[in-house]
Amino acid sequence: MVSGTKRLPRAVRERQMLDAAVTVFAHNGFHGASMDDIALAAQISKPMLYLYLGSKEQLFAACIDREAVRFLDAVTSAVRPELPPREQVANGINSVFTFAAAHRNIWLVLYRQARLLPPFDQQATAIHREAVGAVSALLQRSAWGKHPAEHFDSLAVALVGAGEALIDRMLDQSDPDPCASAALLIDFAWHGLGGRRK
Amino acid sequence: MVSGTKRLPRAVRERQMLDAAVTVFAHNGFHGASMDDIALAAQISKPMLYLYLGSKEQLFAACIDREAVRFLDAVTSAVRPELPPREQVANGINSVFTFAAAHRNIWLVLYRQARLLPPFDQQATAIHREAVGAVSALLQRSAWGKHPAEHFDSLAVALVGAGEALIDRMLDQSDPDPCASAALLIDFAWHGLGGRRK
Amino acid sequence: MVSGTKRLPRAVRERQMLDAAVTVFAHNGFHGASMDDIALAAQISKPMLYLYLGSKEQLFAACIDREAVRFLDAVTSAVRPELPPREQVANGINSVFTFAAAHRNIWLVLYRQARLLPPFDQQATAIHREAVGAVSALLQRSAWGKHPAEHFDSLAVALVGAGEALIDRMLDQSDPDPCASAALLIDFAWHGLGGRRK
Amino acid sequence: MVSGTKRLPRAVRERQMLDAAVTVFAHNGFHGASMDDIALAAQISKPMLYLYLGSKEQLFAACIDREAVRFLDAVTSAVRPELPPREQVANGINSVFTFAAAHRNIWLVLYRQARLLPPFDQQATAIHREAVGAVSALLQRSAWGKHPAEHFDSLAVALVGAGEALIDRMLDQSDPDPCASAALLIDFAWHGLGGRRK
DNA sequence: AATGAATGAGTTTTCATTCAT
DNA sequence: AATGAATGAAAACTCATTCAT
Repeated sequence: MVSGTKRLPRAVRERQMLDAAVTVFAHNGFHGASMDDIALAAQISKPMLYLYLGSKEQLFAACIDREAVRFLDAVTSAVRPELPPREQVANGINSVFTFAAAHRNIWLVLYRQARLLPPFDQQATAIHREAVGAVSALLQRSAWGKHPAEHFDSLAVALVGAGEALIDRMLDQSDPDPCASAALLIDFAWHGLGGRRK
Repeated sequence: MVSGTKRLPRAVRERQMLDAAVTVFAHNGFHGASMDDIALAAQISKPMLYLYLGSKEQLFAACIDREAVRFLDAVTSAVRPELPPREQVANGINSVFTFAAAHRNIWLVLYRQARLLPPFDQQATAIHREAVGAVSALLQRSAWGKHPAEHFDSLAVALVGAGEALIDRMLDQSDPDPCASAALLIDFAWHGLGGRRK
Repeated sequence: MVSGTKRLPRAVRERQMLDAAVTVFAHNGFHGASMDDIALAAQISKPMLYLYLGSKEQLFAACIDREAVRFLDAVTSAVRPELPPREQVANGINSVFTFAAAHRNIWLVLYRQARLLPPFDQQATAIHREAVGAVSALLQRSAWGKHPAEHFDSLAVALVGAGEALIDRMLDQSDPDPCASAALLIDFAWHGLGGRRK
Repeated sequence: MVSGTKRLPRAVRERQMLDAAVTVFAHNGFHGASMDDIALAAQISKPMLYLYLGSKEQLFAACIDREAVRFLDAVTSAVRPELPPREQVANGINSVFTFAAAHRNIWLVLYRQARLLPPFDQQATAIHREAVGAVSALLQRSAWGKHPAEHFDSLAVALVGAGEALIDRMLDQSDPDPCASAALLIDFAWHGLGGRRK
């Protein structure tokens, strides 16, 4: 490689690496992905990976951090606090489904990889908890009946779990339809298994 | 091996090995668990593991097989088909929560490990699908409104996902209360986020 | 195995084991053959193999010893010392080809396995040398021209080598014809590449 | 590694590795040689062996490939096609004996190891067949009598076998004399056991 | 006489990681 | 800024061999 070596500013190289890492981690899982794979996908040499990101674990953590921000941004910007709580919930659900469909790899890394790997589950679970907490607060403010705050936490957990399951199924389909899936969850949330009375 | 040399019949040793493997896999994950770890936990030597179980992948598969049967038995025997559908759903939910609380490691292996590992996900997902299918059929027969069959599949996915999330949270607590968690899911299922009107 | 355990006299069992060992060694080679394979083929348990034959190396040595005797017997009995040297050579060649065709496994073990394995090559080479020596003596007595004894050793080596190569080729054929192969070697021996003048 | 840490270009290191591998394989055989042994002999670490050569089997195959080329080059360049067939045969025989004496390890790997190991025998036998075929063609063109082509194949097999046996014996001697051994084979080839009339 | 149960010691192989340039 | 060269450490797996019955 006599002259083809491109000297790029650090920020650009780092983005390259993280992009490649997310793709490879999403496809092969944390253990299935080797640093060689990632360096290859990022079109740089392994020492660069280490120089910039430190270690495989730190690299994975960096992926989580970067993508968690993207994810939370997407959701946060969709949920307009001036709207009534019910609409906020609906908007949030919609945005999550839309994000997962648009950024499959990120979703897989955040929710399928990170949540299970002992060094990272806390990091990932923290994000998850944040989401659940926000949902819980919304539910509480929407004031369907009187319950202790704890109750709304549980509901939020259940709602988020249902959402994750529906997203998983959606991502297995060849032509995901986030709106339809989200609508179903919203309906389920409002009315339970009985669904909307017509 | 100082003095505790015991010659046990194959069936007994095999059970020991599977017990140890489930425990170690539940704690460290498939990749994080080494055959040395498992052999140590089972109090036998590595060659015995290979002689009896074949390979690390076969060992993991054997764990899934054995525990899936236990799990499905527990649920199946709780759901009495002569009861009305709603009670069947309630009983099923209760039994799943009770099983997960009583057999934490099995739950972790079946639902947290196996579902994600490409060689095993099919095996684990098959069980999962079976469960979802059964729930879907029950929901359909309980005749809450008129919908296409497909709709009940989606509801079943959501319900099972909500259950899994609640179980995960339950298992993180120091003193899990399966009945309370199950009751919450049942209530959620019947009425949605609004819960039971009091 | 409650009653099917057959108690056989030592000599019989030992023959079983050696038969099985020769077969397995011929098929898989020394390193490719495991004691499990051999015990299985001999229909006895591994400890019996060790009790009777000592170790894998001793077992292989025992195979060589037994089959070398068979082989040398076959050749020796074919070479009648009262015949003229040329006929003795012809008879010897014929008997070797016939033996190799009739006892493929033995030939493979003696000439393809043993000759190469450092612990055994001496044992096998000793037999080989014995054969070469006998041939050399015959050639010398047949008095084609005057040469030092050493010269006849070389000729014997060459003749035996040619024979081995022809036997190898013969054994690769589906329908070996020892007589034809032997005739060719005899002709080659008498006349060189020119063959018999017609 | 105390201080002799040298960074060598890949081609050089690869040559080192193959050199070491040929030596170790020649001494211990394929199964008797461990990758540790070879790495030690090559003065590099095991991962380098795997990085550059892939696996033990690929390493062995690489040895065969490299040395087969050397061997065939040596013989091919010695056999001048413009000479009369008899001289070509003589030159070829001479060059083979000379090569074997000069490169004992290569000969041992090509002719004593590779020819017997089921994964490699085809590769080695292909070379062997090529040699036999060339000899056969030469013999046929040298017009010693009229015979079917098949007959010359057999003669070539016998001649090559005789050569191999003489080389084996030569290599066992402390002071190999390739010319003398080759001369003997040539004489044997021309005249058979009777040798040259004086 | 005979065997199921058991293992120590080794093998090949793979990775995350670093050095020297 | 960038990389080819290099490795320590550990993993999965196998096998000849022996013990306890």
